Amino acid sequence: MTGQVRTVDGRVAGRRGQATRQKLLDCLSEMLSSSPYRDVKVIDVARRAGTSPATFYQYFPDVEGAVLEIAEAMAKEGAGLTELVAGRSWVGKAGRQTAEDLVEGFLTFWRKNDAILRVVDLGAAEGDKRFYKIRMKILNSVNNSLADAIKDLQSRGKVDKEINAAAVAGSLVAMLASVAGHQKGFQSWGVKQSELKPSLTLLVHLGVTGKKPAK
Amino acid sequence: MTGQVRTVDGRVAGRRGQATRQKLLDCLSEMLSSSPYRDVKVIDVARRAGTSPATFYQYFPDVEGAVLEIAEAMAKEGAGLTELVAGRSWVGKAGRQTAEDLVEGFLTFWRKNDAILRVVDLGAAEGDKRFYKIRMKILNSVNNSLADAIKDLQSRGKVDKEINAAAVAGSLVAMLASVAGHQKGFQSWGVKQSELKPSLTLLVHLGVTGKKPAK
DNA sequence: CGGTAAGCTGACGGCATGACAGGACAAGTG
DNA sequence: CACTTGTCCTGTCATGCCGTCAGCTTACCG
Repeated sequence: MTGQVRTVDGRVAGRRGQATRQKLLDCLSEMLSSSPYRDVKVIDVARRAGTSPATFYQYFPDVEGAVLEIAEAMAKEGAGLTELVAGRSWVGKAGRQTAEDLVEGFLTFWRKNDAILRVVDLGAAEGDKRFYKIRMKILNSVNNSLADAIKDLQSRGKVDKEINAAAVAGSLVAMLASVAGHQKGFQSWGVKQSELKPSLTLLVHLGVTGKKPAK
Repeated sequence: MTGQVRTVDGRVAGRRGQATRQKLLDCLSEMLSSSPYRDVKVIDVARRAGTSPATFYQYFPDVEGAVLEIAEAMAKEGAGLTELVAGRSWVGKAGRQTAEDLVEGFLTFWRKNDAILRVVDLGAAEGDKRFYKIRMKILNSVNNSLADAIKDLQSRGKVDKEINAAAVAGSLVAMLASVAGHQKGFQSWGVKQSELKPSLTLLVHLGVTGKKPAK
């Protein structure tokens, strides 16, 4: 329980304050979508929100702090990605469908939140634990479910026991995240969106089960 | 041939000038390793290089411009990654070795250049074509070779023809790049470095050939 | 209506940016 | 050795953003 929203100087934010705060977050979000992270300035965010820089600093310690806030909200939503994998079958036609749904859901989520996810990715890669934790929170939901699926298949003798479930699951999730983040990039390789999904589906299915998906 | 190195105002740089320029690039590199990209300031780079900000601006239009320079140099080196795949066998024991070498070489390269690669990745994800091109230059060398290998296997009937070679190769390369960039991150999932490589090797081999690698 | 706390902003010192002109320096020339 | 030439570096300056504070306005409550 975080309890109440507070300003930097300790006051509790009322209805109006929370609205302003939210507006700043929204404007920052838009800003991140339209200009490089490095060039996002407090003054621009404030201007766009129709307020002053001083107001921004009343609610957030700095740009990074506000970004963390946005990311946290997104992570909460992203935890729902678990359902794409948890409790689903990896056998036969159903297995193919599971892989397909996972890829589809993942790409959609990533595209929807690409701007903020870019920044989270950078922060995590730079070693910032706070960003790191958020990235984990999102990927973990899928990663753990995938690892469980692999372990389950292992216990039933359908997959080599010497395989490290967590490592394979993590690599697959990293693949999904990376491809999702550079979706546009694939076009330069002459790969269209529509061709990307089947390939990812194939790789995910192969990675989890060791076998090609059923038609 | 770019010909001569030039300053921002058009003069050709002599020996001393090039040394200063290089020193600035080196210091910027160190800076990127030790502090977040967003916080790297021209004045800090200049101070570290024992010179003044004005000197920096004589050789580079801004921080981004200098970063591009460093990235370009790295890309040249990275083009050598082709040799990890080109002309190598994907059959039997040799195939396993190919996958292993590819993973090893890739991870090593990435770790060596992680700071600059982070920035390139961000720039590319943000849609900056210049960064994009550099990222391509590095990944292309591996990607094309991988795609060729898959096509070759397809033509010999060893892999399904309906698979899109470029898409699969691209996804595998993206996976390698992403895992390499978040190597530390896997530790939080309880995955050690030593366990990561076999898993990646497995996935790469599976992706290319559709079969598990031979022991 | 007066008190209190929330909400906002103008203004300010500090620092980074980016441009310029001019000084320092090395190398070649007579 | 003085002089010239072209490279190289820096002092300085206008501009603009950062981050903070005091103080003003607004909303709520008894």
